[in-house]
Amino acid sequence: MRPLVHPSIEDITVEGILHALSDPVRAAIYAELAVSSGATCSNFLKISDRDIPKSTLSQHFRALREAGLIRSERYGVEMRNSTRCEEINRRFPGLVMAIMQAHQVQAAERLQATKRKPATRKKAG
Amino acid sequence: MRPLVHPSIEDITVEGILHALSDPVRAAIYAELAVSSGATCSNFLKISDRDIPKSTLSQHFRALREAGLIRSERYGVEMRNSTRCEEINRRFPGLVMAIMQAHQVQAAERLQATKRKPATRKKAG
DNA sequence: TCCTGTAGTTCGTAACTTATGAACTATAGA
DNA sequence: TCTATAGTTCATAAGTTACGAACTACAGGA
Repeated sequence: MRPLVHPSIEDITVEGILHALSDPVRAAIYAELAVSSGATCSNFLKISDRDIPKSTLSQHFRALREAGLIRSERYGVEMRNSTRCEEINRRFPGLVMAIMQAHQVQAAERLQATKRKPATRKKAG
Repeated sequence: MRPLVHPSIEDITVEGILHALSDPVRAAIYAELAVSSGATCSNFLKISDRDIPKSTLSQHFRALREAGLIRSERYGVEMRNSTRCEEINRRFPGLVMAIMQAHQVQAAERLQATKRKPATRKKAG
């Protein structure tokens, strides 16, 4: 098993951060880690009623880690993950916070929309 | 030729914005449009010493447009583009500004690095 | 030491996305 | 109409992502 890759702070790129957080599953994982540091990979096998296969989850964690957004450490059989938000915020002030806030705005809007018409799932046309 | 697609403000997603701006060419185009509204597609055939084929450019403009980041209008033979930053900022306050600022921080750092060792082009290892 | 269970990774491949040259449409002006 | 300019679309090659199956890694027994 190859060792975990954590880029040093100066190797983290804006492109990498945006790409990593442009995926809704990864954004949800990151948001959760921001409030519950130390969560493991398998804490996310279900994300908002959706089952995520563990191989897929593992890839998502790798993407977040290699973008520099999270730090993963092995404790016995499991991996504890935490965000690197302080470091990143020092280098790119306000970036990650603005992204997470925007995701929250959108989540709140979607919740409202679901309340208004519960049984419909809309498709872009 | 199919008509230009501009999503309405409520159909713009955070994922879409992040994905669109996670590409360095598109981020550069957007940054330039933010200061010089009305620029055309072929104003960008060269981006920081790199030649971009016009079919590729056309796709990048489409990506920005369909993510809701820019508005394109035909004037005679050319397309004038402008950002939709005010609308977006109303819905996702601070998001686009934070991203552009982060891109600027990174560009400034890269300029510094180039000055220090001019002939080297580094590769991630 | 071996067995079993749990946590996560890697591999192979199918599905999707992106980049680009060639051929096209659209418009302006002579 | 002819020519030039601006941009789009198409076909396809190259790259990326998702996920099941098979794997590694570790802990706690027996």
